[in-house]
Amino acid sequence: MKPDARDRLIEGTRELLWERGYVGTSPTAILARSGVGHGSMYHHFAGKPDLVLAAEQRSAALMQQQIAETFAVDGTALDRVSGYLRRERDVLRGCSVGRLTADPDVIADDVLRAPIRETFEVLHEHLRRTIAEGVAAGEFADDLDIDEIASTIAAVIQGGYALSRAAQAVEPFDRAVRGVLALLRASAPHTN
Amino acid sequence: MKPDARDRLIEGTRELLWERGYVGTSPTAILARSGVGHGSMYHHFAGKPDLVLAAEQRSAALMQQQIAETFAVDGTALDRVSGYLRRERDVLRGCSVGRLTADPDVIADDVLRAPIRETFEVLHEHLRRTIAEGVAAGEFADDLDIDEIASTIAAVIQGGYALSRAAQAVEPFDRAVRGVLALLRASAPHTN
DNA sequence: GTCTATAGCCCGATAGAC
DNA sequence: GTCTATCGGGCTATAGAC
Repeated sequence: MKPDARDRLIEGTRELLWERGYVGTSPTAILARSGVGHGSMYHHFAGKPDLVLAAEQRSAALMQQQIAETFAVDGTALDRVSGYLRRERDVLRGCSVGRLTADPDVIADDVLRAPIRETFEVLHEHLRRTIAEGVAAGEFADDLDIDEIASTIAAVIQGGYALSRAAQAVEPFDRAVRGVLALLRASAPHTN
Repeated sequence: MKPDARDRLIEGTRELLWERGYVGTSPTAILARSGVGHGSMYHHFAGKPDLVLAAEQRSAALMQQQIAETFAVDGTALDRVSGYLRRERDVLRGCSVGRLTADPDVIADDVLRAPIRETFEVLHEHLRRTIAEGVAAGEFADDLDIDEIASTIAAVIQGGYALSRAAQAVEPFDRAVRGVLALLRASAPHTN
């Protein structure tokens, strides 16, 4: 089944938002990328913000599904956190959702900001629950604040992208991930 | 001494880059913000990229100076890392340098990317040296990779901004910072 | 549903007067 | 050095034919 024009428009907008953000994404560029005509776009969507919202919602849904799958595996809590941190990523491309936090027009609008906020909330909840399980299992120190560690881990990913894009190399991202995992392991209750 | 037009142009561009990035910053907006005329701008600068580079270099220099000052204090290594992580920040505004990593036109151009890359290199060097001192003093575990921990700390800051902007609240940033500090403390060699 | 034509405005830059 | 006038092109959107 060939994707229809509406679907191609959302996909093209998703890609452009990911690369260039809201101000950097023009309807003209969206049309060129999705191979759809001008009239078609304004038939399916009220305008740029409406199309952008649809694209954001798809990116957010895909990301939340990917997060859920990453945490829905067997193993220790550290295995699952490590699996999330080390899962395959196009590091230099960055995060399709987190990218939008740089955009003032998106952040200033509660509707356009909602998919981003919700995606980070979903991630936080998965991390929170997993870390709580790790503490209960004696994997992590029980005096750690679960919400703090969850925020730290989420920040390492988002910030790792920034460091790697600045360097145009994946090493800073990989180092940041290995560093936080080493700290998590080292903080484990000592059994001696 | 009243700042001259050249200086006001750089300052206006700096502010707009910080808020809106490269594509979101137009010469017209720069003129309005800096109170300088059109002809004056093209007298002092060859064009938008030239002016943007000058603004980036100022932001980078200010940031590098601030970093140097933050680490040039007395105390333990953990004190200095903590001082850097907890120094006063306009969290919802984000990082004037890190912001630009989202911009494809900046990242794709080695000249426009250089000030960002160098600023993160300077920060990494300060963190690296401080953590090495902490390991030598027995504050941190000696099996930690110094470069990894330095990248983790830098990533927590940059990613913390993203989380906080998504939530439009400072709490995620503050939690991420407290979390990584807790992990650093917990990883310290146990003396019992 | 999709097309072409067109609108009004802003973009980044140049020209030339003063 | 700074000004105003102007350029060609891209932006977001609407109109109306098919």
